[in-house]
Amino acid sequence: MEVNNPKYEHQGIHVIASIFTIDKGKLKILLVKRKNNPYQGLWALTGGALYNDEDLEEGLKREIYEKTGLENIEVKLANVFGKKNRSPVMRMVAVTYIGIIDASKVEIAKSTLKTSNAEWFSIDEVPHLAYDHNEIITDAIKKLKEEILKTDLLKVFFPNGFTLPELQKVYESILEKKLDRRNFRKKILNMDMIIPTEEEKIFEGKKKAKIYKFKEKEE
Amino acid sequence: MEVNNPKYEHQGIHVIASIFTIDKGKLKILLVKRKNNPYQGLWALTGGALYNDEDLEEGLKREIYEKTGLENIEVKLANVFGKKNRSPVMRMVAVTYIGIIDASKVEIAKSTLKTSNAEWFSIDEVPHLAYDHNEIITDAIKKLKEEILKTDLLKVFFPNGFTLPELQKVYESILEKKLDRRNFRKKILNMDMIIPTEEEKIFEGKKKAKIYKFKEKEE
DNA sequence: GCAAAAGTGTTGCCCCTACACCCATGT
DNA sequence: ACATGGGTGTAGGGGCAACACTTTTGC
Repeated sequence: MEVNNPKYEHQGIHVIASIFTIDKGKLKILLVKRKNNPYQGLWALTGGALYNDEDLEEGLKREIYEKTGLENIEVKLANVFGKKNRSPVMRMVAVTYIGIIDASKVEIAKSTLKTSNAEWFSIDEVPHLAYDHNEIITDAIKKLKEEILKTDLLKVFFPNGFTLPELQKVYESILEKKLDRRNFRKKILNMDMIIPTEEEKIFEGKKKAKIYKFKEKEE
Repeated sequence: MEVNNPKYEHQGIHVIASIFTIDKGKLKILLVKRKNNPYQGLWALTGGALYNDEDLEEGLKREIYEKTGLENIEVKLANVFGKKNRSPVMRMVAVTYIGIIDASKVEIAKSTLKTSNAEWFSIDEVPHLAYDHNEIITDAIKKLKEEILKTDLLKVFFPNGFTLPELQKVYESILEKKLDRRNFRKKILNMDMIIPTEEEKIFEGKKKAKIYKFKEKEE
């Protein structure tokens, strides 16, 4: 393999995260406004060019940190986007990830070296974005909906436990549909992902509800 | 983005295919022997560096053609491998695919510009390979097993129709386990993927079996 | 007539969906 | 007492796994 072969010189890898949260029952996604070219002034997903000395997730986490100040975000691989003209600067292949955080527990840097703003956008109000990021988000939302039905992604919202009605609200926000209370309980309890505690609390109603916790993951 | 930034200069994308076949009831994978460095003389999966003017699958198909002479192979995205040291030459991220063909219907080029040999290896006799290709194969086999249960990947074996016992043998070879005849028929017929014809033929036994065809895919 | 393969049905289990009533509490 | 939300059970459908006998035909 020849390092300077013009056929594959000037290629790079984008690592890109679709970071979601729930805000007042709405699924939102974190976007940053680009300070530099290409696509200066446009909103975009967090992410950027992978460095040579980083593994993929490592580079992604650095990019997330650099563009938002966020740390310790768990992400899951989503997809690959590699159309030959997806970047105007050079040939870039994007490896995309999804993540979800509790926006109320973190501070997002509004301005960084490379960004002039950062906002949570409702997923039905996403503007025209840099690169192919609109397409990446559409795919990421689909992945997110699948993922929450299989994994404990949503535990980030409940470090101190949760009631089932509380958890159900989050599921409903992401899936964008109402779920049957009885069926939801059965499904979740069957997933072997959460365990009841002895405590109870009041969520929205007047009646106490049992508090559950996500199981610690064993390796 | 600066094209010559040393932090992400000299990166590239590998497009890599795990191409399978079934030979005498055994799942086999196509490997080629590398003529050049790195990993000169080692066996490897088909694939190579993506060019700037190609989409991912396009580059993959060129690579498959260059290294085996094979054309018109349908592939499905499998995964991404991006550990920072996975290539000794420069920073490469691999986008991997799976495909399956009927080896008895094609001619594999034993020697090309870049390869000195090409062979089908039983998946339990795969030698130590170039790069991280052993790991890629392990993942690809898992993906293949999932994929044949959801798609019509196996139609390549039966351009002229097939009997159910015949198809079942192929499934059993790939899944590496025996299937119940009755359950297999029900499952396959329920998938809405195949249709019966009026013809019958003898497969292994003495009794005629009905011939089915894969449905043409409508878009 | 027997060996070898093709064809066929039923049952139980699990998961999913749909759906209605009682309970506890704060006002 | 009533409004609000928490908690519960049942029945039907679909997919999956387990399991045995009859049919055809070549020898």
